Amino acid sequence: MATMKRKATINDVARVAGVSKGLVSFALNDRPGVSAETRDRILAVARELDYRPSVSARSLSTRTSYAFGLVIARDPEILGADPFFPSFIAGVERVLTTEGRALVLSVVSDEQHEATVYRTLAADARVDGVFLTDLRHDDPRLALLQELGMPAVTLGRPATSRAQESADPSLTGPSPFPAVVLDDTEGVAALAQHLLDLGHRRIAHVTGPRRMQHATRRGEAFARTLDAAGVASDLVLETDFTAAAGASATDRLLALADAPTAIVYGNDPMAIAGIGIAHERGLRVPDDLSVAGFDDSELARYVYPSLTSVRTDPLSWGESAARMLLRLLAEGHADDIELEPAHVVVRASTGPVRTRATA
Amino acid sequence: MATMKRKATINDVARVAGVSKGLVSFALNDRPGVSAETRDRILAVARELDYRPSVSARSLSTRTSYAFGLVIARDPEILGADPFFPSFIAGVERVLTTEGRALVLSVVSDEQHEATVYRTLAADARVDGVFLTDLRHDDPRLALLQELGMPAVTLGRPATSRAQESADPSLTGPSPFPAVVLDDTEGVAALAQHLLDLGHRRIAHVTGPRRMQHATRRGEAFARTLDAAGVASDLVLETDFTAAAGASATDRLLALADAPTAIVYGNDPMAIAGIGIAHERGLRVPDDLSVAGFDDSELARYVYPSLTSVRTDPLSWGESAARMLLRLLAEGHADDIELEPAHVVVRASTGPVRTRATA
DNA sequence: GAGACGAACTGAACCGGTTTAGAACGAAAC
DNA sequence: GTTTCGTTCTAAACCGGTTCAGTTCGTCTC
Repeated sequence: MATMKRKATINDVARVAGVSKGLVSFALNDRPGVSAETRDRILAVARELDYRPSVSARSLSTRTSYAFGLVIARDPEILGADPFFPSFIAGVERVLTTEGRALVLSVVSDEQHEATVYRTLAADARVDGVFLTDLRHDDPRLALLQELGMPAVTLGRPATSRAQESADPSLTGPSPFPAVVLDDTEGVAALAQHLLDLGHRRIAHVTGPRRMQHATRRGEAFARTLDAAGVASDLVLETDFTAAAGASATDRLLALADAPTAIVYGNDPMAIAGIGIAHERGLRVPDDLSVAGFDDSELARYVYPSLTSVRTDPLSWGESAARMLLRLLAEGHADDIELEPAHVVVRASTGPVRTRATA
Repeated sequence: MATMKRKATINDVARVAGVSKGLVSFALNDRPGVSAETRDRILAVARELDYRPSVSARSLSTRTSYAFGLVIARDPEILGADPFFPSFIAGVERVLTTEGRALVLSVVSDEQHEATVYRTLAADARVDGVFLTDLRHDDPRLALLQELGMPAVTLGRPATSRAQESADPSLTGPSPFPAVVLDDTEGVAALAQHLLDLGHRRIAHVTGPRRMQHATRRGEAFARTLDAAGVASDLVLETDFTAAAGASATDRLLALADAPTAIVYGNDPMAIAGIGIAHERGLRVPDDLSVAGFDDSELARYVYPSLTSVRTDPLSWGESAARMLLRLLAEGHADDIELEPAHVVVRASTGPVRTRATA
């Protein structure tokens, strides 16, 4: 078209509708004090002019950015191997786009830098709230976000730590933020039981970083199940979630005098790397070694042998978290949500224990 | 502290420094018309008050959002398996955080929805520019972004298509946007040559979607190398980049009467799935079948057998793209950048061809 | 010494919304 | 018929920056 039409502003709508711009604002925001007739006229004009309120103008006067933030503190390498975040983000996005909000993403490699990012996000009022993932023990972000007055939703309910219990009573008690909870202990326990049922009595656990709550929570669920069966639960190796670490942990485990007959990993990439190491050492999976992962990434189904894993649903986790954050901002509070718990997906990488020929 | 100190505004700075707020603005933005002495005083006061300009206020008056956008149109499943984006984003972030800009991310599952997202981003002035990844043939986004007047940087130089050449001359010619180019044809050609050198004469190519420029570009480089050696280059299967598609393509290839002795895949997850299928069919890699991937994800080194792949550098791709977009906005134009080309990383999944025992 | 000029600075408009104080007006109350 | 009240609406302030027209003042020119 020849005439470059500028974006219509609230003034244009007011002029055409023959009212003051204040009234247009009222009408558009569904606030009382506007007659039904006038409201309809204003809405009609707005539609006619294809009016869309300016986000920046609105942000300035309401001190609201209409955006949510997600700060991920992980090494890009690990991030790339882990299918969780892309799916989680897709779920978040699915909700936000329909609500006219945007997602501001920050990837920082070290946790030191993390606080700066949150502070900047808050100081610049870039976001109205954030998603807190990868909860850590005594997570400094909880206090930081409270200090900044930044609304947040946590993925999983932060465990009250020893440190918090003994410290300032005002800090004790439930989390200051609502949580979207996806119980993964059930799935982990079921996985442990599955291995026990297969006859395994020497089972190792290659976990993620101990400072992450989900790592220890799963570790405990795992150990509990083994203990209940009278099986030792001491074979635990901590890693940083990289395939490299998974491989190295596997190497160490298989070099032991009483090497495990089954290894459970904190994520799928490590498990896949573990299978690789087993093969390299001439072991067959699952005949000589059972292997299981966590997250049930797409690849799990297609590696050889196909990988037993624990399935979570990051997509609906993202959806729920986004909806919860919206509710928190709209109503000032939100109740915790429990999602469908994780469950085991048994595939070919786990099988009955066999006494080694060489044993 | 007891006194809740509100954020300092430009008015506070002006008042304390004893000047008008206009002058403060000039001083802070390094514009002429401020004496050195006054400038120093203003800057000192600003630092003293811990003044940070309000992004929303600035956005409103400058019509600039100080944010860049990345719209990814991929199924979350594929996204999760593909290590490219997390690394790319980390690279982008590395540059943006030091520049006080944010990254607005959008994940859409279908390409239909894509245009809406770009239009919304533009209409709401959420971002000042965008990164264009996964360039397609006759990519509708190029025209769309031009129409929207949205600055952009492309990953890879868009190939001038047949359609464009024959159409409106104004559309022909070089891309309207600067590009960060990472030549992957060289690496693909080297990979093909590597397989030829190993004696393979029946080599298949499992590519990504044909509508993606990088898929066809690599396909051509691959075919050219085979053709030059007098080897047939007709074994090409198109997939959607999922491990599932990689597995199914492998199944079909290995069922052929004259099955390939080597298969090259468009990404690592497909290649890993391919190895799985080969194993399932009782073939050994690389003895019976050589396999190679693309992207050289972390996992490639740790699967069994370790995967020959082509290494790109998404992290520095992200850094360069971010810097280029900044320059484009600051100076109105930016020259294309050529990054270090991709190169083959030979591992254990490719080996000399062996005539099959059953052949 | 008058005029021109440039540097330093001020005041106000402006970006496009929201919000509040208060005006106008009709209806109900007494 | 006046007072009171509630509804509908307007005008203007406000959010916190940028920008532009114009004022002030010192210096240079002839």
